[in-house]
Amino acid sequence: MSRASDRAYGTIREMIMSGEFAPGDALGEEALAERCGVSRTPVRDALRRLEADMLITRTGTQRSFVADWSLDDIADVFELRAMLEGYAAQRAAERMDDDTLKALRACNAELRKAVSTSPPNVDLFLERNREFHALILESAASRKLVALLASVIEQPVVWRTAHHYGEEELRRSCSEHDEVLAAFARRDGDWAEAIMSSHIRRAFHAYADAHRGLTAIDKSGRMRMA
Amino acid sequence: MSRASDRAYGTIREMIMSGEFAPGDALGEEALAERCGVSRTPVRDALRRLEADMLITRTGTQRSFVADWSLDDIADVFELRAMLEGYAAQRAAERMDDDTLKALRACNAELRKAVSTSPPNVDLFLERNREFHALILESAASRKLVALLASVIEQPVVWRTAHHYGEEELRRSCSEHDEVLAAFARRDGDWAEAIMSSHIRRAFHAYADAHRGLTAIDKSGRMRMA
DNA sequence: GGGTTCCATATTGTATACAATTCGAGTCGG
DNA sequence: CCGACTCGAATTGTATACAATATGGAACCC
Repeated sequence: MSRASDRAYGTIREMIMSGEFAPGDALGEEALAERCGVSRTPVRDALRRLEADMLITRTGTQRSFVADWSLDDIADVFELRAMLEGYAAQRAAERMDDDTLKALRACNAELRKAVSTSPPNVDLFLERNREFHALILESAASRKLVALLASVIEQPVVWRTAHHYGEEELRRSCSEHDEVLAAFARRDGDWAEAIMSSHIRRAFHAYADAHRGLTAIDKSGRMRMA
Repeated sequence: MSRASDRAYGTIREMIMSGEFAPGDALGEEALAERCGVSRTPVRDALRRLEADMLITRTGTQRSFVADWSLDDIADVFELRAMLEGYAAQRAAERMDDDTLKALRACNAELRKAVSTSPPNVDLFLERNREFHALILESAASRKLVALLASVIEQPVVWRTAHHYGEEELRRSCSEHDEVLAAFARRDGDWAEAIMSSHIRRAFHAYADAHRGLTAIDKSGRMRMA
């Protein structure tokens, strides 16, 4: 898309992701426009996209605020992701061709490489991991599924805390990917669905455990994301 | 939201739904603005929303076209809807309170009333049916699920063809709703999920059968929506 | 003190003008 | 006849000005 609108989107998104804006903070169009060096018009576009991403919420009068997520909300998103990615894996298994399978194997090999160093290269891991899941999603061949998962997959919270994964968790992820590949090789949709769903669920609990250790949860059940 | 932007959204949506614009038609902002009696600014807002609804698609250079749906695409959407509504029903069953259950029973009673006349009052049926499913979705208490289902639930194709349901299908829908309610009354999440999922799947096949009888499918596998 | 009304201010909605880009027809050369 | 190129027309992107509306606090009444 266009330059200014994209820059606004990226800039605001980054500010939210990095925690520069805390959940609940008000986001005025004028202020954002100045901060991004563009006019309000592309900012409004960006805000619409960010709303779709659920990174911001809007009041009845269209005022924007940084979304805040309760632990329940986060669990919720992971649950949906587990379901949708499981479904994607099932469809992918039924449609898998040998070329894609080879590509997935290569991708997971690189994942292993990222983990084998010490300390592990987490950024590379995340990039390859994203690629792995993207390949599967593509193989699922469902336009709507792509749209749904896109809105669920890149959540701010998850993104920021992936760095807290331990080496053991990273390694286990690779093993689970292997099992997904085995299911693909046998075109076993149910197996692929089950293992993928469980893969995502484990990721959530790893996240929740790590996060519980790092941040306090106040009496209302909300946790600080910053 | 604001008046002009809403009017643009509603007007364009209606034009697509009614078939005034055929799938594949180009939608210029200027032309739409004039047709809606507003300027391009609110039209651009509306187009963004319609894109999220997947009622229109956009090229790499942001030109807009009325989306066209293959039979596979439609099957796809129903499959996702079956999964998501099944999940919603499961969560709803686990959280169901007596007041909501009573409201659902009343709602289904009205559904029956809409069917009992001859000819059946299809508009009333659709309205109450929407209410029934909305109540369940609300009880599921998942913000993200609401967002996902919203983008899947009101598809143009489905909406327009619901009128083709036969009296027998309408009656069966009520019975299936009864079974969902029975599952709710027992707080049996798995049962609720299974019956709801099957409810949606049956709706799809009823739609597909009715539609196959009414419209031709050309050699590319695409079907006319108008 | 608690609540209400009112108004200045801030914020969002819309229209319009203009810049940047894209599309496609027509042309030229092979 | 086909393909690459060019340029005018059409379309989208952005900035800005102004209108409409919401917000928050001060003044006010009970």
